[in-house]
Amino acid sequence: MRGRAATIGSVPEPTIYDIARRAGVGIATVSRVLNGHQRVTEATRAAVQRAMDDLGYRPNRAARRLAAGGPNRPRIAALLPLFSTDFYASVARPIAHELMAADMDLVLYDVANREAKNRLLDRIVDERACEALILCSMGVGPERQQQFAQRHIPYICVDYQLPGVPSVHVDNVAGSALATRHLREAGAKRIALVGGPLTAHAFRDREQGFLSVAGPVAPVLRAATATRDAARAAVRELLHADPAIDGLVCVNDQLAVGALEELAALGRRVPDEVQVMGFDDQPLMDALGLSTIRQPMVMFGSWAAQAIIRRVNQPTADIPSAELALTLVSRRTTRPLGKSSGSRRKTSA
Amino acid sequence: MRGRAATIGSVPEPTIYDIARRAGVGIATVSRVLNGHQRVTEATRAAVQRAMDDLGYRPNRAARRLAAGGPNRPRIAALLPLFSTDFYASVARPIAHELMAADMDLVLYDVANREAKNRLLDRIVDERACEALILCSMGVGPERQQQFAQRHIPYICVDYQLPGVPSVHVDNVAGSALATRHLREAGAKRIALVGGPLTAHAFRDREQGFLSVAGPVAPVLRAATATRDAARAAVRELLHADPAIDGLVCVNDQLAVGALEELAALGRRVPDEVQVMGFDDQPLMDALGLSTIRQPMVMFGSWAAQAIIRRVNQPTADIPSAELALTLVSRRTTRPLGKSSGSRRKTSA
DNA sequence: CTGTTAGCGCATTCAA
DNA sequence: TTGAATGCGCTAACAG
Repeated sequence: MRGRAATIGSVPEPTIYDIARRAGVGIATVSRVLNGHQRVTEATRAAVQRAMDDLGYRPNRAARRLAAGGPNRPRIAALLPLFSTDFYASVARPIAHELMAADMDLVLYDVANREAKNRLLDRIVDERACEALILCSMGVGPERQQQFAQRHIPYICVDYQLPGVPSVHVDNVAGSALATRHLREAGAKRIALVGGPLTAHAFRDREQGFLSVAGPVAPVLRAATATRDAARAAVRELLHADPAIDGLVCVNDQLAVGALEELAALGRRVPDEVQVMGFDDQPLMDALGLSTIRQPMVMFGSWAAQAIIRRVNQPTADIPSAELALTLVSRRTTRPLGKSSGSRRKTSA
Repeated sequence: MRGRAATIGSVPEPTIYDIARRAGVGIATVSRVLNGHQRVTEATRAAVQRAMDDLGYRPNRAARRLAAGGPNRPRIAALLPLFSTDFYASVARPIAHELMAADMDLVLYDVANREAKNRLLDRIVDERACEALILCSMGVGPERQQQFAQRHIPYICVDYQLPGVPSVHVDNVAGSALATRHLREAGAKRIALVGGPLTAHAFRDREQGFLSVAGPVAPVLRAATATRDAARAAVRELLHADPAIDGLVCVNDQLAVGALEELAALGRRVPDEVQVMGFDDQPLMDALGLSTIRQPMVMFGSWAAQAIIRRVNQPTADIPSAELALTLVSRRTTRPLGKSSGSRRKTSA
């Protein structure tokens, strides 16, 4: 049952009819002052203005647009943990640019957790707030998918695989395995994982990739949150429990930075005593000299933009999912390999 | 009888009337399939669906919302060079959070330059796309202000002073002077400025602040863009022209990072041979050990959110502008002061 | 300068 | 299950 859902029990929002009545004028006049037309006497103008102030009038945007006959530009909503890591800013940028070029509106929603995601999606669906959806690093359950289908809302996933849903993603398992192998090849004997909350699918995969090469009993400690401080605590605990650890695989760059800080505080030299690998290659990691696994962030965004554009323009089109390549970037937190192999290689995944 | 959209010249967008006619059903039925109601025969449902596909039908969002009577949530547009520097992500975050808590919609627009800004503002004003505006690090001319006033669109400025417009800002001149003075006190004899494009008001002010303490003939070189590469080029040129330079004031952190890179490439040790100051204290600068001037990014965002909320809820309210304090953060790119003074001080501005 | 009127495109009764 | 009719709140002719 819908209706005036927003104003349950409370006073209905005033309309121009209310304003007109209160100011003793016609609705057209109200509309005129609302739009700043010049042909209005200052007196009546003031009267209308007062009426609006008194009643706390706020124009209804939907009605204005409908009446004015403005363009019905497609609106794309993108849900992502925008403020959690620079990674997301990097994928959001190409999305924003390409969508703007395609004359579509992009609305960025920062989603910090599953609960926030569901609240937001409920609202978006209920209010038909967008024509299409980009889900970044997150999935949706079957009931939600059904809801989207029923409402004819096309959607795609970025950095997340969902069966039957067009998506761009990487092989996190392989990437993490690559990182671990690199550490081993660089001479690390005892390698530990600085993991993250398993609510993040990527973290889970990377943990698995790590275990696949470091062995099932390799030390693993999951930071409580994907923050530098949590990483510091994890590393401290890890090294306290096993001082022989000489290699750290971190499930993302942010954690790696925290690890580096803690290592410095502990007086462990990097990479001589302990080597560190990150994951993402987010901005500034080169300046920090962090060895890491580079994610194709710009391509993520580009792909998402192109896919959603096609999806909106021809709803029946089939969009094949894509798996992008991960790149190993070796910098100063790992020892150079003895061999003559270059400093960058790609997964053959 | 309802008719065609008022689009002049181009083909009018099909409406449910067109769909209904083509599918040989009533508009109510079209509406039903559109909203996924269950009480529709699969046959008619398919017919409608086909008609929609054939005509490339796209529902009009404004009409849906108007008819459905959904909430008329205030929409706040924020214009900022979101993707130029991490600085902006840091101010956007509190804005997003507080506006969401206030049940307002935030639409983030990335604006790269003046032209993009004006295009966007034209559209926003023309389409009445928002109830209020947050302008970040940018101003607007008198004609634009008049336009806003006429349309009753409240707006505020962040990181920018505009006479008569509520704003939060800092004293960039004083901040830069502080940075320069710090370098001098730390022993730098010959200090140069790595400036940025003067299209950015903040850069201009910081340049002025630098000159006010370094003297009017101190070396100044403006990077072509506020990027690390441009900074590298500038620093190279600066040191080539005057190898005696032992202090670099950069107008923002990003440039400082570039400067640091170039210094490393040049084999100049920091801070022993050359000391460097940044500006912003954007994320990760602590990890890099950059000495810098910290901007109150979170407070910028908070202030903006609170101000715009008040402005929307009571349009006649007076919002006083605020000047926030800048903090000097001394880290590893400057030499510790001989005295016992702490590592952080505030401007007394 | 101002009021009256007629839609904008859609969701939703209410009959059929 | 479906169609005809009504109105959402506002803008824009068109009269006065």
